[in-house]
Amino acid sequence: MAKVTEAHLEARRRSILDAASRVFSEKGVAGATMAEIAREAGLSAGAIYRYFASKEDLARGCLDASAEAVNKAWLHPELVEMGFTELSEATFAALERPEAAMDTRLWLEQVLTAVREGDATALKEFREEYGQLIEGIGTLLRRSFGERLEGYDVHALAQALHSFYWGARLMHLLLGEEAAPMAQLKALQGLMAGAMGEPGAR
Amino acid sequence: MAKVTEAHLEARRRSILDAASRVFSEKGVAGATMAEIAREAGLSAGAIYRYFASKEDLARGCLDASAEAVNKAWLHPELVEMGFTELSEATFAALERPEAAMDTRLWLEQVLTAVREGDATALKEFREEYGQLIEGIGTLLRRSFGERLEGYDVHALAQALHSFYWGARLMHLLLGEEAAPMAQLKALQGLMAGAMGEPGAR
Amino acid sequence: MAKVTEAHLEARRRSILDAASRVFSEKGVAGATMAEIAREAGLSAGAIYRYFASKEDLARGCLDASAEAVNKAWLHPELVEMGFTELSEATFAALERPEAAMDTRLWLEQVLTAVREGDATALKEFREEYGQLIEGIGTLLRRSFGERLEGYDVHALAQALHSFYWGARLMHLLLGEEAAPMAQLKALQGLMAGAMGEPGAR
Amino acid sequence: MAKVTEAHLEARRRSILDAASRVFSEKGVAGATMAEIAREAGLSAGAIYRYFASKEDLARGCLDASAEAVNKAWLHPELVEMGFTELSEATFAALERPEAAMDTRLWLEQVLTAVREGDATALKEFREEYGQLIEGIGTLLRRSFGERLEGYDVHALAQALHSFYWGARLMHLLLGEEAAPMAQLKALQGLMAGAMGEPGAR
DNA sequence: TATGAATGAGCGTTCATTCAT
DNA sequence: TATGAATGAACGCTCATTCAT
Repeated sequence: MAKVTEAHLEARRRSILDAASRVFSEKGVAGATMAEIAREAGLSAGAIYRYFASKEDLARGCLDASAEAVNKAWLHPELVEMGFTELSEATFAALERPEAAMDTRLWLEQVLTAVREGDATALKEFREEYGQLIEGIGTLLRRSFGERLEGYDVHALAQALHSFYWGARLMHLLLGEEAAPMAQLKALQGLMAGAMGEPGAR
Repeated sequence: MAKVTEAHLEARRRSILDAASRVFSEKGVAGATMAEIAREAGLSAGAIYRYFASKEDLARGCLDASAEAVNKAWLHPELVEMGFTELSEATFAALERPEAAMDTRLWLEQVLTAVREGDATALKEFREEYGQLIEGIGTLLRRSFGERLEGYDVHALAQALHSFYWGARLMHLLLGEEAAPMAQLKALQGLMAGAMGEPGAR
Repeated sequence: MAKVTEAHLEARRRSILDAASRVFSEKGVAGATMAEIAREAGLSAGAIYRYFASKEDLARGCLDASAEAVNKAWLHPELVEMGFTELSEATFAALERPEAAMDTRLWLEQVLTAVREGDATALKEFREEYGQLIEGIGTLLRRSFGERLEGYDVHALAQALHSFYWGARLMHLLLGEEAAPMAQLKALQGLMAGAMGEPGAR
Repeated sequence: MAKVTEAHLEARRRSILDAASRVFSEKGVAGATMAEIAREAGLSAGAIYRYFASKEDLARGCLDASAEAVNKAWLHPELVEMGFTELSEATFAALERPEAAMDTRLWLEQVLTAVREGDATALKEFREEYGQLIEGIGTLLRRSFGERLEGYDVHALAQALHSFYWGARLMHLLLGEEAAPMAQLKALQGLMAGAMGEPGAR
């Protein structure tokens, strides 16, 4: 089976990551077995080790791979033509996707593991992304609300909105549609509109 | 061998649950070993099985036992002399307690397990408590803001605030003081004040 | 099965060591499996780990345990009432014991492993014992041959005799009785007698 | 794809054996992996199987290949112009070669494997070579010492000297220069000289 | 012929659970 | 009732071997 193209290899790698994400999110990293991941990926157990050095490495790979497109927009608001309200809605709309729950689970799983093990690297990475994210949210808030933010602590507000987002994801995971994340968002938008007036044109 | 009193037995049970909560929150349910829990509880490994049928059973027991005092106030606002703002602050202040992070971890751990295993009983229980909680938050909002809530979807707002709370707990767990939950709360309170004016006297 | 006496535990430990020595010498350390050692010891695989932390630890334990009685005499000739010739013969006679081949195998196995892995601790230990052994042999030579050793390099002679001993063990292992270690010893004694005259009274 | 010459194939075979000898002696047969041997030989793992049926077969091949040049002289003393003393010294001098330790390791490794597995063919072969070797040593002893050997058991003496040689190799492997094989040889030569007088002219 | 991806049996090790004491 | 030695089923991982290319 020699001389498989680079693309083939990369595709295999991805299919293993997909399978692993599925299984990790279903069973948890600790609860998942390499055998099951292999089965899910349509491979033998040993084959995975050509692509990932260990279960831990595979789990790390899943985390890296799960960076979602929407996240990107918040991290780099300058690349995006949307205002805060629009992007919020796009973000919450994405929670309705069927993979969203899986991603949430997987992310929680990973993040809990990092905390548990005091994985300094992972935590630092997370901290840095968090900082950028909060900054991105602040930028979008200012873009949309401008001077009406006067008197508000924009950084803390951005943090609060971010917390709200993850809380909503969590509740959506636990409660399903009952959590109604979009309705929650609308309620919060109502609050912001009441406090600052409708966001002006972007 | 004298008959051991019922109270004694119950105390043992509790001390095992405490030990297990500690270890589960530190290592995760899957990562914890019965031997470690036993050590933490000052017992032998075998002894635990007189009180809990299995590790799984013990984990379930921990979930039931983790209801926190502050929660009670939100569930039963009629028993409490506080307004929304005060109770929010008390609730967020409680996050500074050193055990808070442990409780957050444990709760996430448990709740993820329940989702994973599709544990219908646990999820139903959670759903019911959630409903009451949202109702309690709504009650407190109305108590504090009265008719100024006119035009707002109080239920969705209560859900959003609840999401925000759990999101803040999660970020506090991951980021420590950098998450500054109290500052986040203040930012949100500012928003609410802007939208509805200062909450009137309770 | 609680509260087993210390003596019981020690006996188990010994029986595991015996089983392991048997299997290691038969299959080599690398070729032996913990399962087989357990079976040989009449235990389950897991049980061994109460007594030894790992296969490697067990192997080390076997080496330590295999210090033979005869060796002691050479290390501490002052405790022994024998002359060189007598002790040599006792030592070579011990090679006829059925366990001798096993001990030889095990020792070679261990010593090769130490060299392979550059195990500095083990090698240092070996080096030290070697030094003492050579000194012991020298002492015995002087005791038996006295001034007739004049003109000989006693240290090198002791080393040569020691090499001869291990070479004879090795050949005995490979060839069985054909190696005739005792005949070899007699030949060498003949040489020494020829060179220095009969060893005087001790 | 042109037909590859027989010589080419044979050269490949040899280069694999060389690589395997290196790796086996470094890691032990059990500890070595086919992948490592292949890498060392500059081939892929699969390719080796065109030349050797299995790892075991490869190991056997190494044993056969390890006959050393010096050995030849002892096996066929009639082809050689040296006396016992000279050849002894040449043989011991060869131990200083850097590959000597490797050869010793490999030989021990192989020989232990043969004993372990009761490999009758290998042991018979060894036994036969041993017989010839002892005879060769005897021939050289007689050539050098002639009638001064009167009264000595030449066969046993040859065996003893052979044992001494392998013991010295073993100690040299374990102790490095501290073992001083040449000094040991001199000591033994001194003994022989003392017992029989200087070996006469060859 | 050579490659190297894939297989799959088997290893060392862990740990929830049992049960003789 | 408590102990902790023992069990034994998994698990993560390795590697000799195969075979499509």
